[in-house]
Amino acid sequence: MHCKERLCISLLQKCRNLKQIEQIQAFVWKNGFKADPVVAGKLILKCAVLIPDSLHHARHLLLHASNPDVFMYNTLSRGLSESETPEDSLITLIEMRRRSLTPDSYSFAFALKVAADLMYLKAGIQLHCQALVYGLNTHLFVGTTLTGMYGECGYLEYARRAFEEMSEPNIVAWNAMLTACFRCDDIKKVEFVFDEMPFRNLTSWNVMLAGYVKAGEVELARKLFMELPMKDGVSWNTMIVGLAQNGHLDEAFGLFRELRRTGMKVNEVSLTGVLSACAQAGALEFGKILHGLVEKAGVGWIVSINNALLDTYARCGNVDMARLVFQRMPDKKNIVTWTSLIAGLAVHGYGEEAIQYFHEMEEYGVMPDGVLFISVLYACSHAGLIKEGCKYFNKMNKVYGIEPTIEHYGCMVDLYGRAGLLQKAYKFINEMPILPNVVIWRTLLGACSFHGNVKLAEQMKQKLSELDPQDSGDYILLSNVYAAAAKWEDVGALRKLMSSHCVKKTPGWSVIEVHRTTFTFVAGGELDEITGQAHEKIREVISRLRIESGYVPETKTVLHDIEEEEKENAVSWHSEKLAVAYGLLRTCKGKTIRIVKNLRICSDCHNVMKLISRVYEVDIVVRDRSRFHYFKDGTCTCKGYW
DNA sequence: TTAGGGTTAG
Repeated sequence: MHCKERLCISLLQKCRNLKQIEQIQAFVWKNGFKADPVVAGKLILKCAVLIPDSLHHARHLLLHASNPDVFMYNTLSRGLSESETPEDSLITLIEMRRRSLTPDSYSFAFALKVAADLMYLKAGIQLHCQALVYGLNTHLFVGTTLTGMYGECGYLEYARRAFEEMSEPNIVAWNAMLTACFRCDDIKKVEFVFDEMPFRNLTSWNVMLAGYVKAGEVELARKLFMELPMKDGVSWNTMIVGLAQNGHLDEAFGLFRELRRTGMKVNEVSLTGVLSACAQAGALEFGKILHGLVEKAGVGWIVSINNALLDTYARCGNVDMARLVFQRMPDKKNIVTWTSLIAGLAVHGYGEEAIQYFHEMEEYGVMPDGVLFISVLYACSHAGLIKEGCKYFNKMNKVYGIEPTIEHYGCMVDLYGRAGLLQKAYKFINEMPILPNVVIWRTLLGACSFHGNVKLAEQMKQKLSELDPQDSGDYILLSNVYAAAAKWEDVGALRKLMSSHCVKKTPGWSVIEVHRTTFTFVAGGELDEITGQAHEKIREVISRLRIESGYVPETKTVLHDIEEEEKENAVSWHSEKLAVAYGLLRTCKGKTIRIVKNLRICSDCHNVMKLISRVYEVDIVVRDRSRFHYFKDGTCTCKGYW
């Protein structure tokens, strides 16, 4: 090779931006060796893969190259596959044919990766057929990518066939097959392939672990994790994320701490996993610590991390910080970012702001999806924006072509129901093109309960009894309707029915975070030391409220704690009362008490929270199953609307 | 001179 060419290559290896590339290119052309495929290929490689925002230049170069080879096309294809328009990568194969070039295994592998990422099954099948023509489907590299592509698209049988076309699959191919089973949510097949494998490495074990986690088999995952011959960061992350996803929050926190103790590097995956646990638990203080760790680990620029932080702040009741994360994050906001923000604002009752952001998102150029519209409709229903709700419900289908699912219909029923348009909601259900499920009926029952419509509530309960006779919440809602209408005989009859049907009450729990540690209280749970302290305190609080604010406990919702009543236990309290009492005991004056509850807060507890906020001069934030309640100086932001 | 398999957010 000519020494000038060698100089070019060495210079290219060092250059970092488009301008430097252009300078070298000018040098190359001036010296008359632009036709040399090696030098030109290097140029394209640099432009297309290593220098950001210079793909157009790479395309231009290739278009004008007098003697392009397969390598050059492959390089461009790879660059495109990692760009913002990965589908362009598929065109390079057509372009190669036009230039009478024969694609090689790399050409297919890059294109197949794109088909897998975008889940373009049709394109994937076409590529498979073409690979067959060239006899490349048996190639390990191509066969493995084919297996992965079919798995990604959810076609396990095709994946198996592509896998079997390889005569001697290696460990990477076997792992691709295993992953295909995992992607297709078939844990039995994951186990089967795992047993069938002639050799395994840590990746195989990690896929198996992820399989158990995804199938909700926490016990099996835990056992496998303990028995792993060796563990790497992925094993740890899989387990942390798995625990968080399956609701084992305290254990997820514990494992994260253990990971840090091992000295292994915490990365964006472990952090998003543990942040998700934080969001579920409503543990704001721990969330703040994690935010610090995010900065320390240098992963604050990653989109998924920002999304997780945004979601955590919103779900822990700190909307201001959620907004701040959104404003500060790099300009790569995706659909998850916008959904988290809109949903976060919606649960706090900021419906109008949520909708403003929806419009901003449309301008920003992100395509909405079904999940996003659930947040938008939720924002409308929780802020009483009926007209807007209807508008967006129509828009999602007419403008964006998204078919409404049962969740969207549920939001609409909620929208009408909350606003007291009960007949309209009922009519809407009857006109739905899909079969209503228990959630739909329950939503309307809740609205009937809130607006005191006995007749419709009875009808709803009837429907629910046919579909889900064991749900205690439905009995309680109907009972509340009867109680509000002073139909005490019906209340009594319902109570008998409940015990004769052996209806189990969903145990209510509340979590409070005190000095960065979470404490869980369960109504009628074990009487340990902490619960004992909470009991003692709540008795004192209630008597103070009776004296200072004339508090009288509500008897309307008498069925709420039927189990405790049956136990004839005089000291029975809802978990949120215990949590707030414990908060009063342990929280410094002036600090907000934050509670997360798994069920909806009852109206007596709601009243008690209001009174405590005034008498004890403390702000209380309660996240219940439905929304956030901010208690301050005797009032709540939900304005009695929940 | 390009490479294929594992964990993450609504």
